[in-house]
Amino acid sequence: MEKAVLRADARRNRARVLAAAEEAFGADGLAVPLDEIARLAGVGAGTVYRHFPSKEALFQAVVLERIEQFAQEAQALQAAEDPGEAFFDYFQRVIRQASLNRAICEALAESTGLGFKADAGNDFRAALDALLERAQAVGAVRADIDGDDLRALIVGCLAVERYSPDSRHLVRVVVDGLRVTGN
Amino acid sequence: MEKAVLRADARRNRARVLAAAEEAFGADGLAVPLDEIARLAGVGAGTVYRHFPSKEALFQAVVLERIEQFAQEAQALQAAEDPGEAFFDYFQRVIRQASLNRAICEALAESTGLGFKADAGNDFRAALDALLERAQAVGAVRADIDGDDLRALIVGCLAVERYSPDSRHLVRVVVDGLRVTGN
DNA sequence: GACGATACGGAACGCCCGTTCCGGTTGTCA
DNA sequence: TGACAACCGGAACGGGCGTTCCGTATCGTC
Repeated sequence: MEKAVLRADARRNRARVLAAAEEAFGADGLAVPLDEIARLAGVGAGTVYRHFPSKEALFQAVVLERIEQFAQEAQALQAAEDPGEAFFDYFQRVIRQASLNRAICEALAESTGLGFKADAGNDFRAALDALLERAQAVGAVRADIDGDDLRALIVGCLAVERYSPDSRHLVRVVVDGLRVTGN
Repeated sequence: MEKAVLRADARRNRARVLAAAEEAFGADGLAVPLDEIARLAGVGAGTVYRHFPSKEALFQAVVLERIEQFAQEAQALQAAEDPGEAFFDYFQRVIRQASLNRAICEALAESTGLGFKADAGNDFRAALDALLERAQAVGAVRADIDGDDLRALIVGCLAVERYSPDSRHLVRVVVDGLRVTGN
């Protein structure tokens, strides 16, 4: 399926397209026209399609990278000595990072979005679940939520950030809500 | 500007368009094509434009009604004996109502959306601010947020509900977060 | 340096959708 | 009931955008 080795110019153009897409999608999300990405990359629209079967595929290629990063960061925290601290650090970090990148926001907001990016999406989900469970086990996080709930809350926090940027203290409201264990 | 009295068929068609728009926008938001609304109303596209200058204007006409309701409900609660209870009841009711109506969700999510619907938008905002301040005055709600923060949280809760419906307990997380007053 | 395969650019296609236009119809009022 | 204004339906217009196509240019190899 995959061409083993690309011609030099093809490899260069592919990289340019990816870089342009990363910037454009990151700033404006899927709404940015493909022609604009081609223009930013200094390339024709046809060239983009030589490397990616569709705009959607290009978008996912861009997002995939970051999701993998998220998954790795979460895995690195599994062994932390304080599960509560690890969980909340990660929770806030993900929101902060994602809120800087519209493409990530949109990818996370689609419940199906992370579904079929099988590898990275599953890794991310699994690592998040593990962090949550460990934090719940030591009583640092309320017990009445699960991984899906948590992802919903992340999406919600991203919506909050987009509605009123620079409001990190609003995420604290959610964090405090997650800490509540009584009742 | 406004025609004082419409012809009978015109009045009837206007009502049909509004009803169709309310249903269609409520279900799918601004994304629904105007032609579809016309079809649902049993009317030609031209007729819609006779009554509303643009699709956007029609959308706002639909939303306006509900926002006014919200404002009235909030005003009715100003005199409640328990400001904390009044606040949280209202907060959750707005989210529950809005989450059933995509049009309202989208209108609230646009920071500018409520801006120029001057009357109703301002009323709603003012009433919400008053409820919040009263609840904060008696220590029922943390003091480090203002009205804009609260609206951002509402938008966030709506995003949560859309991501994973039937999850009213997630709003509780936010509610509990708002209750936190220590530190 | 020449040849074949590979890749490129951007014009062209098809579709969707908001908006406008106009010939025909219907309500209103004398 | 007749005539005029108001109103209607839906075809047509225009712009945006994802995708495809193809003549041309470039790369890699002998």
